[in-house]
Amino acid sequence: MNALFKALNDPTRRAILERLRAGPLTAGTIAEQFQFSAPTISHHLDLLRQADLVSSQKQGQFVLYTLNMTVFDELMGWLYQFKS
Amino acid sequence: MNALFKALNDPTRRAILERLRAGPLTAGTIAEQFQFSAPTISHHLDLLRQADLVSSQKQGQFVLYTLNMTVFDELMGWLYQFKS
DNA sequence: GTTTTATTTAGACATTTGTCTAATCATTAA
DNA sequence: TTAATGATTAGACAAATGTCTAAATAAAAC
Repeated sequence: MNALFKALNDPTRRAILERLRAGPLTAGTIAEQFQFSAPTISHHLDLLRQADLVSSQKQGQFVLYTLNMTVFDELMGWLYQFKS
Repeated sequence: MNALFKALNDPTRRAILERLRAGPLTAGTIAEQFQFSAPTISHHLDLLRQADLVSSQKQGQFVLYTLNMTVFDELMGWLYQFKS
């Protein structure tokens, strides 16, 4: 839960998640879409992975990042307790 | 949106929100339930107010904090885009 | 009217965070 | 096998964050 809120507490990381809605992307493709350096984006992706918001698979020299929807359910559940 | 995620990115602040589910509480009553100083809790309450997660009304020398549910809807909406 | 009680404000300080450049690792291409 | 490409790791650094104590503000009680 801590890692989840931490990961979401950054506009760049939230933007990355939104980009991944359309489907998996490589680290490089993601980095292209922002004005930050590749290492910076790599670090953001790492935090998203720690929160289990994304998963990564190595494909040759590329690394493909995929959105993991199940964590959103967890968050929805936490939010839901406030709706009653 | 930024203020919202920022406010949620702290276990103490999330715990405060959960305490407020049962109903409004004064700053002092909230502070009693944590091992932090009153000024620290006051600061957390300030961040929650900035995120519009709580509202505050002065009642004599007390300040009553109330959970504001509407912001949770906003968050739910943001999350929902990932569910399709 | 002075003192106590509830809360916030101010300022200090250590830790965490987001960013960068330089260096490393791993895979593909010449 | 050497060079190029994609990505991460390491380390540095400024800015933001969470905490504290001391001081200020405001209302209540004596």
